[in-house]
Amino acid sequence: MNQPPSRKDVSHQRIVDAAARALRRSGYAGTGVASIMKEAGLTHGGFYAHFESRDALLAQAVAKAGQDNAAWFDQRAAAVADNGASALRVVIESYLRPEHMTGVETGCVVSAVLSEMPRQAPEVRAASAERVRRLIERVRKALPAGADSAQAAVIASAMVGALQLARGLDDERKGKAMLKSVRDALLEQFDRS
Amino acid sequence: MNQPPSRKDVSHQRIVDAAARALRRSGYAGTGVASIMKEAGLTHGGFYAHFESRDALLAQAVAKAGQDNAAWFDQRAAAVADNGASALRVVIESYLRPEHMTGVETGCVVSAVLSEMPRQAPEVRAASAERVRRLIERVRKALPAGADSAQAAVIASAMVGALQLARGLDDERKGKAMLKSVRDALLEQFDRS
DNA sequence: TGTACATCAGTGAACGCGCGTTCACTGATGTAC
DNA sequence: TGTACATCAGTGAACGCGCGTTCACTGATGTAC
Repeated sequence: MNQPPSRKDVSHQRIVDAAARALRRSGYAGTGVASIMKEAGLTHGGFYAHFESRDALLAQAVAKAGQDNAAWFDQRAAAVADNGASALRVVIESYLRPEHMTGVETGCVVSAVLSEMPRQAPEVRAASAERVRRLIERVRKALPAGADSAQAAVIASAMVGALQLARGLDDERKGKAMLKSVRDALLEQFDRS
Repeated sequence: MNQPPSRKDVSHQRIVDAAARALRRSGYAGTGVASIMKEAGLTHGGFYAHFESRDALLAQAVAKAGQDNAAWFDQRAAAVADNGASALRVVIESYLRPEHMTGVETGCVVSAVLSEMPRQAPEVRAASAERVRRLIERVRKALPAGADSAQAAVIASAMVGALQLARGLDDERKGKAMLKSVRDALLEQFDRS
């Protein structure tokens, strides 16, 4: 058990990684089999040796993108751990960074595809809903001890909404200004440390 | 001037109305020329007598959907005007109604297509960004006198984010519970009337 | 009021293209002795 | 260590289909006298 990855395993990972990026860049609807395979350095014919269907790939892609987001965040949280900032402050400041507004391709997958989620096939919806739950859960765990856990939903909503609205504004300067003001308001409201 | 609408004008309106609904139901990517024309009771060949391109229709559709949202809201606000509720309370309670979660097709167009906006052609982006601005503006106007107008961005973000996250949860019961708790938290936070 | 003609709105066939999916095949890797 | 064969991963052509767009045409509406 736990054998070294086969040649096929390596290709599989490359495909899923490419799809996890493409998904955030182009959305569910814009993520096509042929272009993903090309980005992974393969031809499209081999696709169905790796996945049952395009939807099966999309489900794996949203999961992978979410896991990458989580890993990135764990690393960042560890890096700033002894700055004296509260866990909640780290979450809010990380999420509402200006670079997160421009860096969709490596940013939070939920914010990148959220409005498309309800339109996906069941298996894709299920994998996507799981990322929504984990995002809220991450905020909940960052709340100060004794806080009303319903606040997690409010904070997560404000973060995801602000990031998307800022991107939707079609004016990078105003978008970043908006992000900043939402960040400051949330910090003042929920993190008086 | 202000002539009665010609036969063509009537068809044009029917097409835009159909597109405004389809856009919210299926997103930008899922809104096709042929299906819209069919929904409007026409054949697809006549489309380019009405619009320069599919993108031109999408731009008009997002504008129309937003205007319909605004008209609906004005009507509702007028209807509950003498209930003693603050303007902000009316906005928050209207937006985070449970029926808004299930009724995407007639609901807020921003929440229905927000994550797809950055991927659209310039003319579509521009028309979409305008709806984002107007949504925030509507919240701003509902703030109590003397309130920090930066709060409008926070509240709008939380409303749009909560509605989308609730829809993304893929569990109607939990989604509605989440909407409710965000609504109550926002009211407590921002509307102590 | 009636006829002749021009304008207009909409039809339906056709186009090139990219999509998801299938499949016969190839060449490389692994196994048996 | 070398040969013979089986398995495997990936190739590239092909499929049916729906897309956005174009266009020659039709039948209804409007205008002129």
